[in-house]
Amino acid sequence: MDASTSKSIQPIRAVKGTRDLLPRDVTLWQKIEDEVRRTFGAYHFGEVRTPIIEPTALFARSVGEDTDIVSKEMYTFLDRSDESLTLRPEATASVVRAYIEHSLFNEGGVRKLYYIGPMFRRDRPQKGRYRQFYQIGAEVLGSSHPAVDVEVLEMLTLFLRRVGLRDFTLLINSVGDKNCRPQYLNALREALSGVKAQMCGDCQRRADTNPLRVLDCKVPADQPIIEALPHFIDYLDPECRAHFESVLTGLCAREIPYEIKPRLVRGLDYYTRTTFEIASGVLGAQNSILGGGRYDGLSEMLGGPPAPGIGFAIGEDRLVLAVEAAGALKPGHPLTAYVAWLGEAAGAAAAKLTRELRAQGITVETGYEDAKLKKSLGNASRLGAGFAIIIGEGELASGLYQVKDLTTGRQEAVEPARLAEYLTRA
RNA sequence: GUGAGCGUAGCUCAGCUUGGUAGAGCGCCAGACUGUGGAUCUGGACGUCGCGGGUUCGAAUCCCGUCGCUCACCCCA
Repeated sequence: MDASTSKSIQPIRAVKGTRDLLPRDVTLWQKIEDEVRRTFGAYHFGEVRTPIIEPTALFARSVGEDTDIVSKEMYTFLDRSDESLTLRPEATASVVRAYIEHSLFNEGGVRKLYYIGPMFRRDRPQKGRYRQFYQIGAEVLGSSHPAVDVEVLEMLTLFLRRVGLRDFTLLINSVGDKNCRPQYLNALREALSGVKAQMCGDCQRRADTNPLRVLDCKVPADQPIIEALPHFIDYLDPECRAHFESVLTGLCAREIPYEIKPRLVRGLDYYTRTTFEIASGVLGAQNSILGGGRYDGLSEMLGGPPAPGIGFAIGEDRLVLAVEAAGALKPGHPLTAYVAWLGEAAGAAAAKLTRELRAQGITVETGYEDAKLKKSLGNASRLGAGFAIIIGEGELASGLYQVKDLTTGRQEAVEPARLAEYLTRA
């Protein structure tokens, strides 16, 4: 307790919906991100880092003016030069903007890009939902071939298994394209006009504003009505249908389990054809850990050349919750060794040893002041050290340091020159 | 934006119904044990009881307001 803490000044707290990730949390985040780099890298995706602030128009044009994200959840402000800027609520628009801005389409072939970073939406916070949240996403631009969809989903399922998730279901659907979607929407509106009066208040509103969202309603009483509404896959034009079937065939060939969910819809306007989602049961109401899909017209919407694309975004905060619940990815000893010393002469030797071990990349801690051995070993134990190295008068005289394995309790004398090897073998 | 629950020690919480000197466990510090941790025992430090106002001789407890957190709706990652 800091006795100097002022009682009269109110401490400043983190902004609502934002949070501090402390070292004990971050170790897990880093392991997940290491796995992203390993797995996505193996599929030849390159990392991009785009700005967190973007022109507001970028999201209005891509995500859609009438979506909840754009109409009521963005952090938008006027810059000092009266330019409207927005803290990015998602990153696909930024990646496509960068793809166009740097003419990456001129380099031939498809471009595979991924990103990890914070996004901002002014929702009401709850479990798995924050105003500053993190997404891990990947995009493939430059091909509309269904094999791309399949490869993306293959990479995704491999990644999830590698971070320890086992029980998850890939939900997949097709939402058609600009040719067949209007016909489906007409059919849906027509069907809704006859039944919406019997539905919940939210559905009556959605039936007019965004009929696709009616399909996502969770009110039990509405389910029989929703079951009877037309399915998008029955309205796909021949090209979209062939694409969808090809994707499903590819998934089967790779033994990737999936479930067709005709009612799967996405909240962003740019999606076309393949859409998908993976949910986890441990997350509470916000159970979707990732979502994504194809967005073949997006580049043109942003003033670029035709560049069909597909991508996904994983909610990293939610993934961390799911990985924790799965109990995988246990970190090892964050601290390899603690150097315990007795007396000033040993202190000098300890400082030298500590410096040398650290220079070799071994994580080592030591005490700043002379302390009883009991206290030093207690510190070592509390800090989770794998080993304690004991240096006192006897060790200085013999030239051999006592090394105690704190897991087994076994102890032996080791030459200082051999210590680095001794600590890192295993 | 709407609703509900909860704010008491560093952490997890009890105490509130029926107002009467702020508690427990864990953690932390020290000692028992003057060079051997995790166990045990003993002792110790740390609290504007979220904040403001009201009722009362007296409020953690009752009332009003307010802020914060959490969960849910909504929406989405």
